[in-house]
Amino acid sequence: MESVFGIIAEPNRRAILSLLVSSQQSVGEIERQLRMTQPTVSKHLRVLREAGFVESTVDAQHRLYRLKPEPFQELDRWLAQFRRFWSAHLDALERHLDRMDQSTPTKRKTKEKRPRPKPRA
Amino acid sequence: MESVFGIIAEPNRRAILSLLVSSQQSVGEIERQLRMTQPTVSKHLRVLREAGFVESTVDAQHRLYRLKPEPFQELDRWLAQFRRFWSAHLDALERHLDRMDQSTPTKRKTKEKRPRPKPRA
DNA sequence: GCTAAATATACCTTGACACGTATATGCTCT
DNA sequence: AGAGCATATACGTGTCAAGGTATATTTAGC
Repeated sequence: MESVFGIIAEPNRRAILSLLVSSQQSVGEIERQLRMTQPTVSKHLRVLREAGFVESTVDAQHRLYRLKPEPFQELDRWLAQFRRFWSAHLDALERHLDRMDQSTPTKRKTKEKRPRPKPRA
Repeated sequence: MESVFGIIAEPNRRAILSLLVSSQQSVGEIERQLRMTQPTVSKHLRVLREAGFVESTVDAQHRLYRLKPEPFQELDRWLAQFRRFWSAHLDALERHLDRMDQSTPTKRKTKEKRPRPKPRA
């Protein structure tokens, strides 16, 4: 496995990661919400933990899992080299930034300054 | 396979995609630069093409492959839900935008307006 | 039309990995 | 200490995908 790309290739693992966005969860909670068997959840969590996607803390006999940022950064860095290729990339980025300022959507007048990639011949 | 995540899980495919960032390439050129056998290249290109990562045009008996944006957008959208988790995300985004205006680095005074995600407890 | 180059496909083998069932470990509470 | 819950691990099994070798297909140039 070893690569972050391989890790997120598995749909159940992506489901777990998405679930953990809202808040940290115990194994049992994940199991119930995602309708997976307990060993399946534990094994995926192990893979995710060893790859640095999640970390866990012990709460009595429960373990609470939560996201860690680094692998996502790595994915983002890889993706960065392709950003110039999606035509709407600036708009998407703007929309994304604006979504992140959930208040006062930034009026951005710099739009024209960013050259559109020319449609390749 | 079917999912974009599965597609990019394969290292040789990622190498091909990265190679195509610079410019479109023929199968033979890819083969030589990446030291893969020709059938391997062709098969990966087929997978990439069917997943929409690349498209090809015919140039005599050569086929020229180039990137297509959509799957990368999809990856980016998925990744977006995790952006709040990497601490330097705003700076990285800014740096990225600035890199993309390779001229006239946009002076962005909106920095304070974007709240840092609070470090989770 | 024939030959050679470029690319695609077929078939086979092999290895990785995801799942299920069973079991081990560890913690809590009485 | 013993019972019971939460989580982890072991083991066996099936599937799928990647690579290699061989071959088919297409095109150019003569």
